Parts: sequence; C-alpha cells; structure tokens
Amino acid sequence: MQSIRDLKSNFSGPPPPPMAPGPDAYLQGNIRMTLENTELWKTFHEIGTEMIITKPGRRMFPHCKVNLSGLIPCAKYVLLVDMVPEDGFRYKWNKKKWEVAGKAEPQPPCRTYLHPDSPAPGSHWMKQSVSFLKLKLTNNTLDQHGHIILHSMHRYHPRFHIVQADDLFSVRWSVFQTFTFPETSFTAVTAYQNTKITKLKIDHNPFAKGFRDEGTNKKRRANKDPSCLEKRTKASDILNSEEDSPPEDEELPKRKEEDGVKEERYSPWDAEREHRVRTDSPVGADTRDLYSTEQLVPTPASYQSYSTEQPLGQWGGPGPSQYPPPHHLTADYTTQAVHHSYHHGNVAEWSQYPLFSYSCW
DNA sequence: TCGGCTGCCACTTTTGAAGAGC
DNA sequence: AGCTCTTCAAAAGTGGCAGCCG
Repeated sequence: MQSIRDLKSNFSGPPPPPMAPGPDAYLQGNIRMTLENTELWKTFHEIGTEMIITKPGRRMFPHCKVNLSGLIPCAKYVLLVDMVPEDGFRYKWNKKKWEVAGKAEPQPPCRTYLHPDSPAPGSHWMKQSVSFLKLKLTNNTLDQHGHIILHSMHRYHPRFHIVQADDLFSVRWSVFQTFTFPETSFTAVTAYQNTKITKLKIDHNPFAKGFRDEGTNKKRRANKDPSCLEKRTKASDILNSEEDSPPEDEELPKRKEEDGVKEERYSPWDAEREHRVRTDSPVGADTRDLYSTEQLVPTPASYQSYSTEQPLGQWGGPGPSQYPPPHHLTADYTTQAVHHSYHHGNVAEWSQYPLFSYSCW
C-alpha cells in the first residue's frame, strides 16, 4: 500500500492545470471526482436551487452522487461532505428573484457528513458511484442527530473531501483532497420560494409523485375538505398564469417545464450578482467563477490554513466510544484558509485542500 | 402587517419482516 | 435446512397549506 506521505507530493506547489482522463488515471494523487446527474443539477442551478431544511432534518434533492477514480485500490479512504457558505449574505425572495437581505447570520456549528461506507478501500469507492442520499440538512442548531446545520435564506455549496486513512482516527494525520461542483450550490429555505424549483422537485423526486398530477392532487384535498379544492384551484390558476404554462400539455409537463427553465438561465440571481459586483463580496461576480479561482473559504468562522506539505493533525475528536451518532463529524473551523479548486466540465480536479480543525462533537 | 417558520396532512417510495414455494 | 421470491405493513420522505410568531 502506498503511504500517505507518497501522496503528499501531489499537494505541494501550485495547483495543476485541469487533467484530462487518460491512461495515467491511477497515478498517485491523480484522484478524479465527477458529479452524477449533472444535467439535473444544472437544471436546478439555472433556476436557483433551493433545499428545504427542517428541524428533524431533510434530505437533499437532487442528492449528491459522485464517481471516483484514480484511488489506490487497496488503500483505504474516508469520504466526507460539508457545507460551505457561498458568501457573507442573507437573501430574500422578492417576487421572481433572490435579493441580498443583509449580512449573513453567525455561522451555525459546522458539521461534516461522513459517508457510511467509510473507511473503505479505493476499489470499493471506484467500483460504483458514491451516493450521499442520507445526508440531511437541518436548521436546528441544537440538533442531536448529527445533521448538517444551515441557516435558512443563506447560500451554500457542498464540499467533498477524500482522505486516505485506514480508520476514522487516522484521518487526523492524513491528507485531504477537496472537490466542489459549481452546479451544486443552493439556497437553504424552510419553504420553497421559487415555484419553478417546486415544480422541478415534484417532477423529478419520486417521493413527490403525489403532487405531479394536478387533478389527483385537487381530488385528494377535495375529499377531505371541499373548500380546500377551491383555494387550491385558485392557487393553481395563479401559478399557471405566472408560469405561462398552458394546462393542456399534461402529456409532456416535464419537458415543457425544462424548456421554459432554460430560457431563464441564472435569472433568479441576476440582481444578486450585480450586487456582488458592487460590493465587497469575497467571491467573484458570477458563481461560476467562484470555483475556478483562488477562493477564501468561507467567511467568518473560517478554516485553518496549513502548508499542503503538512499532514492533517488537528483532529481533536474524542475516542471511538465517545462518538455519538455514527457517520457525522463536527468541524470547528477556527481560522481562514485559501482554497483552490479547479474544474473541467463536471469534473472537479483535486484541489489544494484546506486543513480543518475538527472538533468532533 | 408581513415574512419566515412549524406542524399536520395526504400521498408516495423504500425497507424489512413474514410467508410460500422450490 | 437453506435459498429465492412475493406480499404486505410500517417507516420514511415529499410538497402544500394554515396558522403561529417575532
């Protein structure tokens, strides 16, 4: 098995240019991570992805699913995900677009989701796509279940970390490689603001199938309380007129919606992006630039910055028996780090990762 | 007054236990 | 006895909506 130190050479010096897949895919450190369902993610991203957060915790949809290559088959790895604030702002939905509504609230306790299969050999991670289906988001700052805590009306993006480590406790001595995908950024909300996002979710999420057929939906409510039908019909009418989607094309509702969506690329964020240009936003004017340039991650609470030559030695967690809920880690980011991230299509190249100070639970 | 949050609802998919058949 | 397949109920996951709260 290759030692962790061997990998380190790949983290020193300036970040490499985007790599193309090739015969050297298994070269040490040549780890590649690609996002699955990129088309779906992009469809949401073009409208302005929203993720519901609830007290008991809510799954993401679309959920994060990635493919990995370039790992050492026999070496063990740990996969982690955390949520990084996009910027230092709080947002509000004003009619048809998101607008900055002030400074971000103080960051909630930062938590990292540990993939349930971790640690597992590289061959395991590479043989099939890796799903983070069970990752849950919550707005409950006192959450005891280990869900990732976010603020409503704030923007985040998931960040994936892969660590070569034989077990959870050697993670602290190991090297991180970090990946992000521009299209996975989202706004955390307690109720959907953009009706187009609601429609997309209903169209694509199997659990929301019950909301797909308007007729069925109305009938369902009508059975319980006829007055509801009237209200719902009115609401539906408003929605339809708002969306300019003729009710008669029930045959291809999804396609119609997607077509309509693409006409409004990034429109929900136009105002906000303009705002960023005018202000001292720590990130670029366009979210797409955010991931391809040197980046400060994230805001007030921060990350620790180390030379990439150093092993991760800040894992301050308790012993195994003290780990309450499995699959979750709490990160305490204490200082700021510079984070490089490079993208090539939907391929997130390895980055000069920030080394966290993890205080586990 | 208003925007955001919460709890409940009806519906769906997922999951796992139990039973039947080979 | 052990395995596979089917069935069914419970659990979990959805968005909508009314009402509460700051």
